[in-house]
Amino acid sequence: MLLNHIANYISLTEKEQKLLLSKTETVKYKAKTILLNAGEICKYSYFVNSGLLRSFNINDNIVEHVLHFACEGWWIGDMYSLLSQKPGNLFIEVLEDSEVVLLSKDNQELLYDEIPKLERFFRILTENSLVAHQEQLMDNLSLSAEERFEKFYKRYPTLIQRVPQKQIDSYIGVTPEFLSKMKSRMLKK
Amino acid sequence: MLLNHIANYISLTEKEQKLLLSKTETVKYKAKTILLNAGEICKYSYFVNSGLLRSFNINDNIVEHVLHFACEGWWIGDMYSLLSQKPGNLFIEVLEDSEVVLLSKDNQELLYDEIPKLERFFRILTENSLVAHQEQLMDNLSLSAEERFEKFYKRYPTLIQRVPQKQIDSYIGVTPEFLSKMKSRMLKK
DNA sequence: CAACTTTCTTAATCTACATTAAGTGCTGAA
DNA sequence: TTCAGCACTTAATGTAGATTAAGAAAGTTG
Repeated sequence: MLLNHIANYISLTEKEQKLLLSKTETVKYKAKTILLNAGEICKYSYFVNSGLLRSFNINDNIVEHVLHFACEGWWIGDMYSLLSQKPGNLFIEVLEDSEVVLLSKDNQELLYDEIPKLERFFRILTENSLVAHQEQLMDNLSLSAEERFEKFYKRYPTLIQRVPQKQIDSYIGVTPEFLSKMKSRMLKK
Repeated sequence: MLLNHIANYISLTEKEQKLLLSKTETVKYKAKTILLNAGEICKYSYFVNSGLLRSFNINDNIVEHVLHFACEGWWIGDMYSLLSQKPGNLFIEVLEDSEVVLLSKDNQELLYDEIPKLERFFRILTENSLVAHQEQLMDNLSLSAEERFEKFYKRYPTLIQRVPQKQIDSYIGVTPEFLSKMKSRMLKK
């Protein structure tokens, strides 16, 4: 869970670990719970101990677009809203019954001062996330829908089992009908 | 330049400012200089004092895709390669005669230890960049080419003047022909 | 379990954008 | 000054992927 995850990047003393945990809250949620609605201000970073969450927005009150899936060991949140403390336009939804660690923005900043090493931890985390986003941007510019699907399939084979197809097509940016067509095309090979 | 830019986020003592500058190198480049080739390992973060740079990749040795423009007061680099110290696939090119501050990865990490506040500075910088990338990802999923062009036009009006059109269409993800068509369509209104 | 809702599939048609091709204007080197 | 080369435009044609529609599976609820 959280401490193991952090230990991959920096080492904390036992005391620091306790302090950190005392500033978080661990909660279990049922599938389909909405943790954040568009228009609200995001108060927490969410770390997934177990289960599966997603963030998405809704376009013109009609079309959903998935920005991010987060399963065990991943963080999720509405970064824009969290940082600016303005209303965001992301929803955060629990897809499977999950255990989630909540870290409020205030506590996060408090921890930066108490345990400066955490500043490094989150910097590295953000850097890695940025690299992933840059790659995805370039992929969206240069790859076809079929290539994006294959890449997703190879990179997150477990997600394919766990997530409804309609959310995968919304993530890679095609309609359900087209994803369905691609799938049957690929199976014929 | 660099120190003013940093002062927007954290405050450094005079001594720290001097130390910081002593670990950087300021260089003037002519337009069309290539600072980094795909396949090379990125050694520096580049801060633009004046002028204009871009990062891009080349797909199958044919099609260019612009990831990022950087003018006065912006950073640029190949984040993936810089962090992993593996060969990247971005080019970095000088578009206008420019003055650029080079900060090597080694010196950057050295500075993190000497001036821990810088850790915060770069964390915030990376966070902001991440937010921008997330927005762009959602835009690519949900907006039409025309809407992306309008958005670019409103957000970076000065860039439109300074950058050849072919690089703008490569940035928003359309062919030069289509951008040309969109432009004339929009002028008719 | 039946009735309902939601997800997934198949197929016909449609459109935003790509591709190809040809032409215009500018810029810069010999 | 001329010619080669690059950036940009216009127009015809082509295609990846969207839209619409309708039925089949699967999940949900009383």
